[in-house]
Amino acid sequence: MERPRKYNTKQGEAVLAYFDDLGEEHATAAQLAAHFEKEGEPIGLATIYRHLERFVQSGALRKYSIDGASGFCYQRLSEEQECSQIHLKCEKCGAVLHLHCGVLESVPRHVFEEHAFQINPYKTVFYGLCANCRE
Amino acid sequence: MERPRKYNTKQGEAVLAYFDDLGEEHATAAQLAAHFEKEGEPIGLATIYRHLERFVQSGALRKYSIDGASGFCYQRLSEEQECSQIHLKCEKCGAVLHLHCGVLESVPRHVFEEHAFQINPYKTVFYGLCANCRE
DNA sequence: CTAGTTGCAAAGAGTTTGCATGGCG
DNA sequence: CGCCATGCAAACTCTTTGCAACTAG
Repeated sequence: MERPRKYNTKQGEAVLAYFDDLGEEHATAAQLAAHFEKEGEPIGLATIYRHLERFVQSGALRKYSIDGASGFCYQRLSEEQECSQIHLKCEKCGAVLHLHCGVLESVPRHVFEEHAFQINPYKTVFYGLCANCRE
Repeated sequence: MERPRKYNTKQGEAVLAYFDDLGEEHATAAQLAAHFEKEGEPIGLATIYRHLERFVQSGALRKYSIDGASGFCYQRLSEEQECSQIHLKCEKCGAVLHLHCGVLESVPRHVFEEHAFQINPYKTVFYGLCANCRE
């Protein structure tokens, strides 16, 4: 396990800045390394992994994997994504959709009242394919 | 479903039989290897991976990974699980509820038609607390 | 100056492939 | 018997760790 972050280094800031630019997109460690290399400011893979791990533990990033694919994906976590409603997550591109929809928002209440099942909105996610990835 | 498999071998049958016993539980390649070793009928890891891959392609198994964990998990797909309905799983007792409910069954279609998101019913599960565990 | 951080290289963990042998049909 | 399947080991991919050099505070 890594220690907490004490110093601000340009490498750490570059990693987080990259995810800020990505928005809801995800990236892999290898993609980060390739990006920084192309920018003329290469960062060692080990350093990238160390920063990713720290940001995951501090809550700034989320680490997950896509079915059938090898390697991990990392994605910036914004406060908006942490709210208590059910999300749709694309299994291919990793995007998390945040719908404001009366039908979906009524599902937890329906399930509770009619089926005596209390849904945990933090853990419940609809997996599938978003419009872009379905093509 | 087709079977790329030409011969019936005891190894292939043992792999599938193991998943039949598991029910909805998942297992990793390493767990299979350990299991067969303990049974006194060890199967090579490479052979296990080859069978897993075939069963995935024939539709008998599902391959996926768990967020943050390394390695793949495999799970038996039964006909019951292949129906296009979403399940409720209790986070406490692990029970999986198969509700026949018009509201829930209409959710995937609604999400697809109104939000252009194609839900994957194999992976999508509502997590929460069932009536018994809620008390 | 001191302790946290970096980068390289080497080690690990998990999965896939090459090849000679064994076994189903 | 002809092939496919098996098992071993080596190759691969992705991630983590050891360690000396470096640098932020």
